[in-house]
Amino acid sequence: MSVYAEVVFALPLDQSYSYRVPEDMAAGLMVGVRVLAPLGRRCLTGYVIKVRHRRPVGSFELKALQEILDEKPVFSPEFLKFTQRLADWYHASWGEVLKAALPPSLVVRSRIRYALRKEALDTEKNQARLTAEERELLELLGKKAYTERYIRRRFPQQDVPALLKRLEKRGLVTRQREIKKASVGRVEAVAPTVSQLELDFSLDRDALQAARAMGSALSRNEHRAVYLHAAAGTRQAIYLYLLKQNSGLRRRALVLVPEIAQSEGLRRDLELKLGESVAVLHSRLTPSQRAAQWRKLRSGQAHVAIGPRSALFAPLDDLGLVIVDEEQDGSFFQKEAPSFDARRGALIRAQMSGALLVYGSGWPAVETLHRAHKGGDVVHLTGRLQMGYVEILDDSRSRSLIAGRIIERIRRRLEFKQEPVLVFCSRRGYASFLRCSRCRHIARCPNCDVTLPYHKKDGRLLCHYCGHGQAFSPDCLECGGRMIASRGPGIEVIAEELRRNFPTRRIVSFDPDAAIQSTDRERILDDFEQGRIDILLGTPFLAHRHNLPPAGLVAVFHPETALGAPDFQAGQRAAQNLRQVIRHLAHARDSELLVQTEFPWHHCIRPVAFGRFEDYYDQELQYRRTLGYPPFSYMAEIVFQGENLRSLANWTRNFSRQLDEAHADVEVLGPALAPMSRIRGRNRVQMFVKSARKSRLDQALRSPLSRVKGRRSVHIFS
DNA sequence: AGCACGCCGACT
DNA sequence: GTCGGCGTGCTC
Repeated sequence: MSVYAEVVFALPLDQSYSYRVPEDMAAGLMVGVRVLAPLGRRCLTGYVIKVRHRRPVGSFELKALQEILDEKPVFSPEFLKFTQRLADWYHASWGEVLKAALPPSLVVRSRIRYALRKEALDTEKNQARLTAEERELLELLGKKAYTERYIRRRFPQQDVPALLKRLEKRGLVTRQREIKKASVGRVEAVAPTVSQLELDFSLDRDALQAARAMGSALSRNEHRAVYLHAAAGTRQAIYLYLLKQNSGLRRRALVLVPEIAQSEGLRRDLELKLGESVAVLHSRLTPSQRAAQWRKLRSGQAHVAIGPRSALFAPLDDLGLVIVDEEQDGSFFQKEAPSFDARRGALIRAQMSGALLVYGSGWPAVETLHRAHKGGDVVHLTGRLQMGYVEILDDSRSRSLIAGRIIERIRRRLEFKQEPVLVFCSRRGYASFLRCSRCRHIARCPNCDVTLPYHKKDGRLLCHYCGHGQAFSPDCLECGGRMIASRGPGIEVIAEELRRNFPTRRIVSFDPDAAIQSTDRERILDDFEQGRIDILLGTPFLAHRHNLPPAGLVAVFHPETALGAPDFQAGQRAAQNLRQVIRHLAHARDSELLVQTEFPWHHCIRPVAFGRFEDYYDQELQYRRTLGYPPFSYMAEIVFQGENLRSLANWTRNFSRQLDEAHADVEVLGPALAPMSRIRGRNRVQMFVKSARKSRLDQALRSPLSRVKGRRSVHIFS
């Protein structure tokens, strides 16, 4: 009997393709295996999503599969279904999602080498017609076949692709395809082992009660979502309780944590207490270690996976528990294709396998908490935190760059308490831009639509988007007037000011721009802990370090920087950045938090500084409701990118028209130039489509997205 | 995404 | 007159 395979590819196509399966391969064909299949003129890795025994209908000619790459499926049927749902939800390509779900070492890489056809060269009468560079290239290829990349490096002056194409057309050069196959390795089934360790819990009464309530949902085997609003220690204890119970029920668990290692503690604790049964995934793993962890999960040897966003794709079936810790963290959202939000992904996965989903945070994202209030359960275990002294200083009232009050308090701290202090400033560099004092000309990046921040330390203007750098010139390039740093003081100015005020103190700047080694960074943190540094200064980059020792005094400059971004999450981001910084304040009665800002009354600053979550939450939610942003709507952001502004305009116009023709009841904004209308020399035009209902949004987008071409990206916010 | 096909400008 | 630019369309 003949067999047919339905295959998807990691291309921006929302379509599958059918293939004939040669008889000798038919026995090895299974749903979930990777295959090599011809598509157009190419031969690509595809993923088998269906096996058929009848010829699919359609007026196309079937090609034959070239090769089956796996002996056993790399994706289970359950997992395939999940990835399909996720791809649908985000209007992403299923194949791209599947590719993202595999450890990189399992992604088949094929490579093309160019070889000389000697016989053609010998018989070719046009040998005389060869140009010097053609002759040179052929000479190189005479030795051995090389990849285009290599040739390009050898001949940096030439247009190598064109040269190769020409020679290929004349039959002097051929392509050779070389496939680097990576094997999945052995996938043997092992029964999950239940941890023998007795876990110790430091849960108080309320926490224990909450944990028990959640635990009872576990044993009922049906999906439920809970928001756990609690401090890190409480959350961790509850997670361990639930993980243990889940293991006892012989079901598997997934724990998602932020990209940046704030949850190092949780990770280590899990490894320690659950031992071999945990697969730990993080960015420091080598490709082979990553593959080993993946195999451990796929084989059933490990039944708990912990890791960042990408761990959403841990190959686990029969999930009983899914945890998303530090749920508010922005790193759960993936911007690059396939764009998705791992928090939503976790919900979809938990729903599909009837698992308990726990979102946990000490400072929840408003959209997630609001949805939990509406549909799920919320557990607030936010006890009274020891808050010390908090003062917010109005930037506009201060004549100097650093308010006198801050200098005074730092001095007192250093002198009387002899304690080191922490200072944060969210702007990098010296000034966010330079302006000519005479003609008002502002220095801008030639590739991107942004002003160029001035980095005084290295005397350069640096673009934070494309890396463009240019030497600082004190004279205006337009009129010769004097360029001045008029606004937006960055960390370098703050450092300068502090050094002026405290000339004898040891002041160290922890700066991502300073190209210091990671060992030096560790040394700085160590010095700070040992009291060898008086004032440690840093950007959010420093605030993200989990091993930064707390300080009795924390000063924060300009936490409003993120507020300037023209997007609906700007406020929340500013609040979270400030929150991140405050975490490093020691919990003590005599601790001091000093915030200098241009917006002392903003709801994303004042209540945050005072730790009043409810006040912040109510106002932020109110703003979202009034303007119809998530969580009160589902919003798609479509960005078209291209060098040519004319064809860009064409695509967006077509897209707009298609949206109209879809006759869906949605709100459409744009097309308009994106806030940063040019990045790395590429123009950007964007549109927003909003609807209170996801199904409406999907209906409106489906056909326009599939029919309008052009380089575009889609992000869905909810 | 690639890759081919198809229609308008500067060259053998 | 051709070579080649990239705008448009397709891949089982």
